[in-house]
Amino acid sequence: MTSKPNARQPSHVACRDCSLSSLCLPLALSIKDIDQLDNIIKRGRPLKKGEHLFLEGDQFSSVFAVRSGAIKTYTATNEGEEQITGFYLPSEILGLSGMDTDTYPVSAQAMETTMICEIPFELLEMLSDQFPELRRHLMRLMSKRIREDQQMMMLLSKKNADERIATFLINLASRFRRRGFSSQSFRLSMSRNEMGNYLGLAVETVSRVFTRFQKNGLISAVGKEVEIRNSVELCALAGGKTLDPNQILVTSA
Amino acid sequence: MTSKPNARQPSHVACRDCSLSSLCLPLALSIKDIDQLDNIIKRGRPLKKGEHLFLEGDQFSSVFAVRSGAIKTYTATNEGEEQITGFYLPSEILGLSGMDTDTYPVSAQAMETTMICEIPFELLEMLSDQFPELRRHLMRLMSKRIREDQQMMMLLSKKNADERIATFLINLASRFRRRGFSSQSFRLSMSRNEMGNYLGLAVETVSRVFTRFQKNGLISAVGKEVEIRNSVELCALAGGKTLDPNQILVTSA
DNA sequence: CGTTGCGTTGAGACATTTCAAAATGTGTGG
DNA sequence: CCACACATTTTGAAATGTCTCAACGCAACG
Repeated sequence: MTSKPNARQPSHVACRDCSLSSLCLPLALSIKDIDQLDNIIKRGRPLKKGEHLFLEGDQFSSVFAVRSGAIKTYTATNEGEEQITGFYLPSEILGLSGMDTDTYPVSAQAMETTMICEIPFELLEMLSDQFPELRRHLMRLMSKRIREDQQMMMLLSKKNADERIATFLINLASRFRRRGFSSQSFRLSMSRNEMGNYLGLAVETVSRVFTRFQKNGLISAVGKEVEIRNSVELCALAGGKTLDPNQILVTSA
Repeated sequence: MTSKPNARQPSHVACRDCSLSSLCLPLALSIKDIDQLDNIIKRGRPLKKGEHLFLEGDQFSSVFAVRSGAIKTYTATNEGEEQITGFYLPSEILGLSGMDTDTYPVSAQAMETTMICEIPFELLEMLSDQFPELRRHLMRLMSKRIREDQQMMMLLSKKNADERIATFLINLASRFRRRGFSSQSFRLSMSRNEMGNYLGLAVETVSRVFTRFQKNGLISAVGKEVEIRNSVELCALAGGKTLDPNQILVTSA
């Protein structure tokens, strides 16, 4: 093991030395070009749990990459409640949905202590003009996001509570896996409330499904710690289409 | 009146002469550059109702602009039912969500006789390299789409049947309005079934809401013909956040 | 004139929400 | 380290909105 994904990283790590570079924006650039990206990236102090990265309505200026920790984005419903629109894990990019407006359409808040790389959009656009590959990567990111949102719409309009939560857990597992963490056992950074909010379910329903899943041996959960005990069943519940090939948890020898 | 938006257009209209150019891709280009876009655009024969523009899994090659008529996109759920992911009216662009994959993630089908402009993606990318404005416009399109999808997710997770249908009707009205059609009175190109499918409701529920809305004087509907009789109430039901400024139907003197 | 597709209407079933309360967890100041 | 306040999670019972199933009406069509 040359790198521990969960090790705390100093805030001044360069892109070229960042363990996430293969998952993050730099993947679009060749080694020597990465340094140019590196130069425009701002690395702020860590955000504490509950701190905001930006607020809905703030002047749009940057996109962000999560380095460690976790971020949620949310917007206010007509009745003033919060509606969570996404959870972001290390290496994931947020802020792109504000691109065509002058303000962010959502607020972004740290769910735990979180480190962030900030990329001023104007500079990113300039760099995009220079590197077609970076540009295409950005396009791909957005296109991927559109497809993911459509999966989410499918979940919200066709799936029942069990299927929603199974899908959510499998999705999280695969994202952890991709970053070198265990996909069998992990810690949720969001509360039951936030999970329910995101999935269009009442807190109580989330809780009930969790207990039911435990009774049926699908998972075991203590607080925010979750272990997937029967990934085959859980995937089946989630429905094949939500898994992409590298999400498949090893089931055969 | 110099142009009738609903007049049938010959299939060889150039972008520069198209009445939709101010809503469509060309808006990103200066007059003389439009001709370049024009050169790469393919204009096929009209699609008849039910014909497919592309199928889920087809090789991704082009994005499309609707010239007249209407298109729906859909994907298959795990159980093999169809899940409609969007409706496209004249001047709207579809196919962008396939950009980062080699195949289209959805199928696209004509809901009525429809004319299409096809833009080969490879050529569009080349043109993008040449015109930063076009590139930014494409980005904006995708970013807009992401925000719209998020509105949709909000609808699906927080709104009841009445609110969903009100939102849907107001949204359609505003889109018709933008293209110079009446926003008070229009013809739905989709069936009750398709509407319910899209909104995550059973057909019967759609039907019931329609009759209730008529009893309450919000709308009047005969088959697919809809007239909005109380746009204030309907907007209120839909919830302010789904309207952008130019969607506001005139209510004051 | 029967057939077919689509829309409407009614009655009962069902999943999830809502409301209420208890149980558990977490943080804070003494 | 304890005690207390407060937030989160869990559990139960009743309420509710939407779905499902079934029947019927209506228009288009061969």
